[in-house]
Amino acid sequence: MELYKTNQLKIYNSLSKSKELFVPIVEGNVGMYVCGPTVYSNVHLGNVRTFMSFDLIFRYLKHLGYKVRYVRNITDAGHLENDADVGEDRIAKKARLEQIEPMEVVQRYTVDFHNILQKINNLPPSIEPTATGHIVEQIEIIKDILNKGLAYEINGSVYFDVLKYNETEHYGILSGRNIEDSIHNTRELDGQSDKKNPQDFALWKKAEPQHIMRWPSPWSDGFPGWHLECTAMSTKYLGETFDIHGGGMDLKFPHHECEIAQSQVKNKVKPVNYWLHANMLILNGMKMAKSTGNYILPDEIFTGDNKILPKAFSPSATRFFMLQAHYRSILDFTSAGIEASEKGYLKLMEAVNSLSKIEASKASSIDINSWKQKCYDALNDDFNSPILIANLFEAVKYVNLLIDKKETLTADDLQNFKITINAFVFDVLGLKNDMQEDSSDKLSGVVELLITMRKEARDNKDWALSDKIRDELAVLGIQLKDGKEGTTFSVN
RNA sequence: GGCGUCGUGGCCGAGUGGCUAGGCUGGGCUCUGCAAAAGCUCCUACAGCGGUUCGAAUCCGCUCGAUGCCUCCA
Repeated sequence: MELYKTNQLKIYNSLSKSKELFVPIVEGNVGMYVCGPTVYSNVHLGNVRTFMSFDLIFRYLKHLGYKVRYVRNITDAGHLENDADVGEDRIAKKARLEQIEPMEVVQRYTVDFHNILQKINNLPPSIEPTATGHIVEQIEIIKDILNKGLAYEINGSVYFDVLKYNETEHYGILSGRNIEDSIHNTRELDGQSDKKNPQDFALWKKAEPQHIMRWPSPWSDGFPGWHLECTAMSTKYLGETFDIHGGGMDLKFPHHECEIAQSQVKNKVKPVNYWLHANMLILNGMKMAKSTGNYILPDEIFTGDNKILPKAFSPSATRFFMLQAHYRSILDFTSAGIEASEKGYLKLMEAVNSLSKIEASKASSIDINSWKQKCYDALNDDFNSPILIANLFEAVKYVNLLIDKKETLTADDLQNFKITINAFVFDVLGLKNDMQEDSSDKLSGVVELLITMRKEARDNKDWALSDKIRDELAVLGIQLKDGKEGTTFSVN
């Protein structure tokens, strides 16, 4: 029987601001849409955190036995530099600066994006559609909204009429805003605008003559507004109403608010049942920003080539660091923080590697099922990975006690224990075992030989020789561990 | 200015109206030839001030502080 039938998954819904029992529209199936990156520069660590958070959610839903269709777009056009009629999207701007074709920019940073997410061990989404591949769909939606009288055309551009929409619907339902407030509090924007009201947002923008990325439409040669692509693609692949929509906290307003408005007008139904928002990653207590230099790229962490960290940290250690915080909490990336996480991660992996050393007994002194239930309870409570990890460290202690024969498990319980640990560590948390790669048979044969020689030296009280073996192996990154049942080793 | 979020022990980070988070670090003990590893154990907590309550770090109010959005942003 599928696990979802016995697990009560609760999800925090940004729309209701409360945890709700998760019930998908179609039993056993989940449709999930997550706003992807704008591919105009390298992904930074904050992006990675968001996508990793939704990777955890994707993985757990799959683990529970759901058939998940996970759609995450690539924004490769139509993303306005700002909303004040500058008339140039950021992809095109970057292309001009670098003297290359816009699609070359898109290609370069899409590849970078995929590389980083692969290193961090994110699963690829089920569908990864691009904005430029869905221009036709977007134009159709604009036509529909125009026909319904909730958009207007001015000088070849089309804008969504937020005030009119607000007469019958609540624009601000997700972000907790009232349109009346924002009318009085909108800051002055530079440049002139065709918009009737500052709150209105672009559905279609007429391209200036020098603008390279352009498509024909009934209104002008131009490009779609940013908010529209997500509506077009989520509707196309997941339906008019789907289960989960995710994205970074900063997209709540205006992006997701605009999506809701567009969908409500087009389809007359609420587009999403559960809105999920991942919180921000900050660096040394401050917002990450290129302009201030408070900034680090994922690859700079993996290579150690940066001014913030004393050494390199593996993608797995980085992932583990981020999983130790809940996805809805702000996470502060610091050198001390990731160093502590790396040690914990290595400790966890060492325990996983030691599972094979446990021998079964006739009786169990540990209640594995109740421990296992605590792991599920953690994730069922709005994907609480920090609590899951705390429970996994409980398991680490069990592993060490079992190896020392201070606790016992029956063969069945032991099997259950191993399967559960592996499932949570590798399938759900998506960690990779950095400690396994070097443990080839040949290497372990050599180390075992040295361990035997050291034991002989110790038996002869030749401490100089035994310490020499131990210390020089340590220099090579091989640590010897003397236990009651003899000496074992681990490779770093 | 408006709308939010948050303020937990040396650090990072969970959580709950009364009962252990967990990791890292530091101290002690056991084990050990010595160490390491492992196990056991200890320490300074819930920004401040009021209020609700038998009882609040957990609910409410105010103050202070941090941070996000309001303009592209994961």
